[in-house]
Amino acid sequence: MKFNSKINIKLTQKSGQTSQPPWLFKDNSYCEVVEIANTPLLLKAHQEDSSSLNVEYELPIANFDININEIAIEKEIAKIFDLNFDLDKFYNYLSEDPKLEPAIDFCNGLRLFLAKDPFECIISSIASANNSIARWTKSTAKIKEKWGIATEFPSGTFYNFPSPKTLMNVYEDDFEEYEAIGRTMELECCTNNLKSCGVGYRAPYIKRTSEIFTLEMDLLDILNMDYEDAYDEILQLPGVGPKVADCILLYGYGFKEAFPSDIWIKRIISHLYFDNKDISLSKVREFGMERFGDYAGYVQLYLFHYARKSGLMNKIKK
DNA sequence: GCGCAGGTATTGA
DNA sequence: TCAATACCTGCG
Repeated sequence: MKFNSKINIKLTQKSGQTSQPPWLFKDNSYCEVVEIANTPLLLKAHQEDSSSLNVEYELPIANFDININEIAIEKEIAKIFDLNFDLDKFYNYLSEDPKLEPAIDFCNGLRLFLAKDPFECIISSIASANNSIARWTKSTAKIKEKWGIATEFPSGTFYNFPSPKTLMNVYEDDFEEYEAIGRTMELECCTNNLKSCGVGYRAPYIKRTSEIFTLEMDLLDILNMDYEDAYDEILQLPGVGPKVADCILLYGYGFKEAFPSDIWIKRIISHLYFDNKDISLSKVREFGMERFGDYAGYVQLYLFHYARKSGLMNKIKK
């Protein structure tokens, strides 16, 4: 199926959004399993030109004869890559502000990469705190491969992200695993635990958050809240502070009025709007939401990429 | 070898 | 409310 929207799929995949790790690049396509109408499908997204996106899908080998409503698939793809967002209108908006205008060329075709599974986004966002993009994306991928459910497709085996219930019961570290299996393996060989995914001290946060979404909170309830209530709710989770909460709301649930404020955003906002004066992260967040309104999330996404790739930040990096 | 990663939790004024 | 500090760990 073909989508006639301007997008740069590679940029959207590689821009380091916390929603999920980049999809596997294979056969010149970005591939990932996505659950649609309770059936796992393998989506394969590729593009020939910047003004459209082509997506093929594969059925699981085990249910090859199943009948899937293609409209539902199209809707899901449009949602994940935010294809109904009017980029030209957004670029007009950016061009009205000389501070933002340069970001257009750096980020042309960059779209929100919305989580296919909000829980995956929550865990990957927690893993991203005080961490490098390379490391948390690897961690999230490892969690999938260790505890996700495998589905066989003609193009290979793919794993979904485990459920909160599954993740709340995994071992936290090698020692806990070692004791639990009655020391029947060498300690060094115990890798069926969270810390072996490289999440470090965030392991207990991840387990506790999984428990909360199993026993106390419903992932989908967040969707029915307004932004402020959702923010307060998500902020309760362990390992979730202001920045991670906004990432979850933006990339996991599509609240575009969120303005995740991290060190990069702080530096560039300070540089562009506050004459390089040092301002607190909470002021940056307030400023972003106030000034950019419903575009706050997109402006954050564009400024973050612009800040890292333009070389501007090397200059103003304290 | 050493410092840094898209911050958060904790503590103490 | 706000500043100071510790924190897993892989990569440069």
